[in-house]
Formats: sequence, C-alpha cells, structure tokens
Amino acid sequence: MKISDLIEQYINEIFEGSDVVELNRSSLADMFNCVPSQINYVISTRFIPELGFYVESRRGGGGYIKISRANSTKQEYISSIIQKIGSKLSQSVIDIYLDDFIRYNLLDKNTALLIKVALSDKSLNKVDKQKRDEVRADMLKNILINI
Amino acid sequence: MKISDLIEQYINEIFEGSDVVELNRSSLADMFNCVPSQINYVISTRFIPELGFYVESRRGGGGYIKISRANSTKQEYISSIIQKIGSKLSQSVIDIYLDDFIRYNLLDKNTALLIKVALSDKSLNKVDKQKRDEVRADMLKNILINI
DNA sequence: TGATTTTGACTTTCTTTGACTATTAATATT
DNA sequence: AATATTAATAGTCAAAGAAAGTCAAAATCA
Repeated sequence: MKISDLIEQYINEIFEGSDVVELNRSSLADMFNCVPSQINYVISTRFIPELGFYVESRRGGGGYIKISRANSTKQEYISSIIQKIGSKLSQSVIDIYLDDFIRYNLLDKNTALLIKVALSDKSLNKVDKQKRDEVRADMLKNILINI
Repeated sequence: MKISDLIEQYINEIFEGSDVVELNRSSLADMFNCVPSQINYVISTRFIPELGFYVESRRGGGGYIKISRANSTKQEYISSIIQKIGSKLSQSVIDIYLDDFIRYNLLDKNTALLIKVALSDKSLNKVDKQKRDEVRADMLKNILINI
C-alpha cells in the first residue's frame, strides 16, 4: 500500500473519536518516514472541502495543521432537512427550523441569530415580496449545505 | 500549548473581572519562565488596538504595563464599517470585508464562510442580477448591526 | 505515455531569546 | 533644596529557532 494511503488511513483513524484532528506536520512525516510536504499532498488530495473537510494551519513554533470534518450524523440530518425544505420559506417557518437546529446542536445561538437576521424581511427589503420566501428557501439550503 | 498562548490566556482571565489589567512585566515573565520581552511580544500581537485594547506603561521602580479594553471599540469598528458600506456590495468586495473581520476576530472562519454562502450569487439566484448587490449590502449591514 | 505520488530545495510565517537602550523612582551627596 | 547616582523597571530590535507552505523535478504506476 502506498504511503499516502497509509497516512490517509491514519488520519481517518484519529477521526473515529472526534470531528477534529490536529496534526504536527513534521512528526507525522517522521512517523511515516516521508518528507513533510507529503502530508500536504495527502491533505490536499484527500481531505478536501468537497468531502466535507475543512483545514486550518499555523506556522512557527507551536504550529499545527487542523482538519475538521462535518459530523456524519449532522450530515444526514442536514440532508434530510434540505429534502424537506420546499421552494418557499416564510420568516416564521425559518424560526421554527432554527430553534430545532439549536436544540440539535447543529448551530449555536449566535449563528442561528445571524441566519435569522440575514433572511429577515428587513434584509430582503429590496426583493419583491412574492419572491422573498423563495430566496429564503434557497439561502437556507445553501447555508445548510455548507455548514 | 505554546507559551505565548498561555500568557495571553492568563491575561484574558484577569480581564474576566474588569476592563483594566495591570501587569508587572518581569514577574509575569518569571511566572511563565520566559524572557521579559516575550510579554511585549504577546501584547503587541494579541492585545492590539484593532481589537479594542489600549496599552500604557511606566518604567522604573513600581513600573507596570496596563492594558485596558475599550468595549466600545469593537462596536465603533462595526459602526465604521456599516458607514463605509454603501448601497451596493459585490461578492468580491464582501470577501475582502470578511477577511478583515476574521483578522480582527470579529468573526470566526466558519461564521464568515456562512455569511459568504448566504450572500453568494447561488443563494440569491432568484433575485434579479442588478439587484443582488443591493440586497447583499442590506444583508451585511443587518448582520453587522446584530453581531 | 499520462496521471499520480514522492522528494527536496527554497520560502514564508510565527515564536523565542537576549543584548542593548531608555525611563523612572529612590537614595545619596553637596 | 538641588543634584547626582544607583537600582528597578520597561522598550526595542534583530538573530535564531520552529514550524508549515510551495512548486517543480524525479520516480512510479496504470
């Protein structure tokens, strides 16, 4: 098995326990007896946004590479909601969804409030009234996909 | 965790109680087993004016470093941005703003991403193209007001 | 042969350290 | 009382150290 696959496998094993993995690039490279840049290669080819991964890093002393992934149960829940959302969403229905999201820990309160504000009539003032609910539906779906 | 982070954390803990922190540089350095100038490093990289901190100091016997946080500054920063935002905002200009917000710790990356998605052309698909930039401006202002 | 993987030299960013400088307060001297 | 000296602080700046990023050449695989 090639080394990139082994590294990928190793990272995925750490993911078993949580949705965040923090790596030290050079130790990992040592561990697999490869050059550090191979870690970048693995990350950039396997832990990509399209697969629900998000990567942050920092250089310098105490540097790190942090990979987060969209939790899979969350992922399922999100897709089910996206299915349910039709082509229109009123402000009040959105509020109900948002409360649910908070209850299920999909969002924290601040984020929920932010979405509420973003999708409010006030924000959508310039949009024709008849179209607002459609825009809201599109926006919420898009947001959910990217959470 | 690296030493600068520990020092930052310690100072932030003192801030829990009040809006002013008075430090003795060398004792702090002793406490964290580092050279005194590291305290300056921490202050100059983390307790910066952009984030609403104001630093005073005095040398000589009984010298000190005093950090105050201006609660209003973040708010002032937000208001100044709201002023600056005109009636239209393109997707690309929004990206610049969001980067600034992340840099100034006004938003974390996920929240910024969420806003980006919410205000994207994809979300605003049903809105007339000519109107999208206006809607974006309204939305961002509303979001900022409610942060 | 074309795509993927491996390697490594070079770059960039952030942190730590320490030598040297500047300022202030306290104390001693005139 | 005014002035000089000493001690106690803090500030500055650049070098060294500790990561991670980039990019393209070389190697390997299908």
